[in-house]
Amino acid sequence: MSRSKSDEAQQAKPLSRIQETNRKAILEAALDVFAISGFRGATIDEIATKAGMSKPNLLYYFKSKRAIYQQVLEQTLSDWLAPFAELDPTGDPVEELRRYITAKLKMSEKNPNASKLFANEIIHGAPVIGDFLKTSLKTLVDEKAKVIRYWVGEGKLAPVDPYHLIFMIWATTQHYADFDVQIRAVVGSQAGRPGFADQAAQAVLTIILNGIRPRQ
Amino acid sequence: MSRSKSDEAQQAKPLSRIQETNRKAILEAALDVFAISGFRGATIDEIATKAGMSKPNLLYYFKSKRAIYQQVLEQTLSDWLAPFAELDPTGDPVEELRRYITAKLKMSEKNPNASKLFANEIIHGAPVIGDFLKTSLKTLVDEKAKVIRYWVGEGKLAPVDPYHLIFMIWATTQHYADFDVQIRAVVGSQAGRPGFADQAAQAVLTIILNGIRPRQ
DNA sequence: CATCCGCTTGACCGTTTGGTCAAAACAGAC
DNA sequence: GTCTGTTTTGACCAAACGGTCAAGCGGATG
Repeated sequence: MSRSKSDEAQQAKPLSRIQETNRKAILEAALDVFAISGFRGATIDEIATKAGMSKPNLLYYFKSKRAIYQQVLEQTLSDWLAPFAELDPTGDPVEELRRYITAKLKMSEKNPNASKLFANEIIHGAPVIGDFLKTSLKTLVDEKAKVIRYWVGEGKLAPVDPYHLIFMIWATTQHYADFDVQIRAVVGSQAGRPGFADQAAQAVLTIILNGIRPRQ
Repeated sequence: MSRSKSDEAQQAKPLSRIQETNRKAILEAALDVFAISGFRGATIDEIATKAGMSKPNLLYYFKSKRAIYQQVLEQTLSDWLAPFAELDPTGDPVEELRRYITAKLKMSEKNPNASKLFANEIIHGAPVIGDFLKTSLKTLVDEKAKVIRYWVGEGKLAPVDPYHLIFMIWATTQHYADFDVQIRAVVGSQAGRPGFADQAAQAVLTIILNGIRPRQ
């Protein structure tokens, strides 16, 4: 992942202090706005106001709405996939998956907007990260699927299709971020209480881990 | 659910043949467009064109974009929840849940746009169906949670929080509709093959049902 | 043929919004 | 203070879009 000199839109010029803080403020504001309103629903004006500057000023730092979106999406993606990449073939399968699921749930709790941003992009057909999904992500998933298949072969996991197991983990963990409004509506005031996230984690871990633990 | 005479926006006037077909065409087109583009992203023009009529003509049948959205959302919701309401307390728990999950997966496969429409609405904060979630849906879920808790009490299911089990089933089944683009990107050409949906169903059922089957 | 009424449409309007631009404000170097 | 490059902004533009309206169309009824 070395940054070649022809890396698009990234001149060697070092960012000034003021540029750095402003770009950061914009990206943070953009994450919130894009997550809640989607790409089409978000307006540059709203992002600018939330970032504490005027619209033309924002466009001085990013040349278009799409450019902001792309940047914040890319930045989010690597954070998002980091714990997945860390699944360790030499570790204990159940423990490895427990760690991964726990990490993912914690991320959904701490930064639900990142999850919503991603969900929005996918639901709308992944116009921006479609290529990434078909190349980098696919490669990564294929690799981890092999690991899971190996674990199954060793008898350390019940026989289960690795891809669908991965999808299931993604679905379940992200659900708590993407559908938080529905969850809050259904369980009422309980959702705010401090223990709720732990309770969710315990339930999810119980079902999935029991579901894939080898039985004899 | 009897339709009172003061039922909003629903006069007693019977719909003519042409009205019926046109309204149906509009709602079908609207489902597609809203699911892919979201509420803000969808345009009346696109819906009208897809329904085979002009924009003013569409607005002759529905008084606003929001009215179409509301209608198609409501219509979708009842279909969507029907199999959930049919969970039978007197049946065998594992078989009941198998039936429910299978039905839900089939719906996601047959009508992914309905799922995407719903997902979009929730992610954006459920501005239209927020009240419904907090009243009707909550009541229904509370009721079914009691059923699951009863099953657990009878020793017919492993001890598991009913709400989180329900969320997990929703998350997993809807994932195959909402995130189909990502799934297709990751598994490649396999996703198109006829057996893929069955394979997914088998994996999901295996994990969840093994996860909640009583162990001793 | 004339009338009526449900259906359809082209033309139009006001608002929102992404994006531009030229000029002003500012900051630092000398 | 002056000069130079960076940052900020008010004013503006063109396109897209939701929605309106008055006029046209067409088939059933008399």
